[in-house]
This record gives sequence, C-alpha cells and structure tokens, in this order.
Amino acid sequence: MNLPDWTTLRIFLAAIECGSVTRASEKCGIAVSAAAKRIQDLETELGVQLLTRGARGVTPTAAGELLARHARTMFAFGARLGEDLRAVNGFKGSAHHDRFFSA
Amino acid sequence: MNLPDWTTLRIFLAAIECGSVTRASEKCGIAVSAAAKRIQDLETELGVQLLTRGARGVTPTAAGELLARHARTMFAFGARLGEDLRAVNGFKGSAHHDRFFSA
DNA sequence: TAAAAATACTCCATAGGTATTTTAT
DNA sequence: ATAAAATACCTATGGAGTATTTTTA
Repeated sequence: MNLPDWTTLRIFLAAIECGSVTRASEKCGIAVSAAAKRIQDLETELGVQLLTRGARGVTPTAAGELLARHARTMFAFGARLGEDLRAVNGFKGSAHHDRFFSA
Repeated sequence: MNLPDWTTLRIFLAAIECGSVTRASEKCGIAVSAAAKRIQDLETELGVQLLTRGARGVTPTAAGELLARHARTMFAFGARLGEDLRAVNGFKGSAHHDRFFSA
C-alpha cells in the first residue's frame, strides 16, 4: 500500500474542519459521493475508523485526530518544499506556481 | 496544482539512486515509458529540470537534489505517521499494515 | 422526519503497457 | 554502435458525477 494521497488528505481535513463530508465536498469542489468514498477507502486502507458519523455530520475519532495532525504537518512541509524549489529555480515562473505547494 | 504524488516521488528518488530511469522503473515495477513520463510531467508541473539526461543514465540537477532531499524527509515522516496510527489503533492489523507507510 | 452519508450505476480521463524512434556517448 | 530515454499509440482501471437509498438523531 501507499501513503494516502494529498487529495484524500485535503478532503479528510476539510471534513473535520467543516464537521461534515457534504460541506467538505463543496469546499473541495467534488461530489459528496466521491468525497465519502475517498474517506471510506482511506479508513479501509488504514484499517482504522477515522470519523464518527451522525445525522448532523462527522467528528474525528482519536485515530482521525492523529492523522489530521500529521496531515497538517505534511502540508506545511509541502509548502516549504515549494518555497525552496522556487528559490533554487531563481523564482522563474513563481506566479504560475504560487499555489503549487499550498495546503 | 497539487503536491507531487508519492508514486512519482518514489520513482524520482529511485531514478537518482539507480542513476537511470530504466533501472528505477524496474525497481518500482513499472514500464520505462511510464516512469519517464511521470518524471517529465513532474518537471513540467514544477517548471524546473530535475534530471540531466545522458547516454549512460541520469544525474540530478540542483533542483533535483533539493527535491530528493525533501522527498526523503516526507517519506520518513510518512513512516512515523504509520507507526503512530498503528499505536493509536492498538496494533490491530499491524501485520497487514507493516509496509503501508514505508518508503 | 429531515439532514447527512452511503450505495449503485455510468462515463471518461489518465496511468500504464507495447512497440518504435530519437538522443547521447 | 549501443544503451538509455522519449514518443506514439492503445487499453483498461478507477476516480468523479448523477440519482437513489439508507442511516442517525
């Protein structure tokens, strides 16, 4: 298996921050079904439940909160990588890449 | 744009470590053409040349080495994430997930 | 019963493979 | 001349959408 991909992590974080998969899917510009499936597949892959589902939305489990914390760190790290790459590239095409590595 | 996905980073690292895209593709169990395309697309997305191509293989550019260093850190971090998730999960299914987060 | 999430299905974009051509030493 | 990389082309998988059903408080 592989590390969870960035899109999935983004949706997962959004679900926690929004408190619902529905609003997370809107925020991420994706269909609810697709977002829900990504999170489900993630849970299956990891073998851990990440979210508790209710009629009013979702809340993270302990594992979910742990993953969320790590994911945020990863995104922060990704942002730094982007900055460093731009620096080594002499800021060429920085406009185009402004959002490349942002969370 | 998004952060470079893990598969691409793995292939890219392998290319540097093996000194050739051909051997990297073998190591990663993928066709040479697919590996080459991933690296090309990565360079296009980033707007930076990452590898110098020669008749005997490839060597990383400055940007390539920078990305490689960051990628290795990301993978190391991913491994720690895996360990932490297993811990919070009370080591359930650890056998199955042993390699989930390894580089 | 009213929201949110999960399921069923369909479609298409793209990742990957094979075969071939181009490049660099 | 030869090993490696790039290109062209084709196929199939899976990611995303719409519509519907199932949950949960």
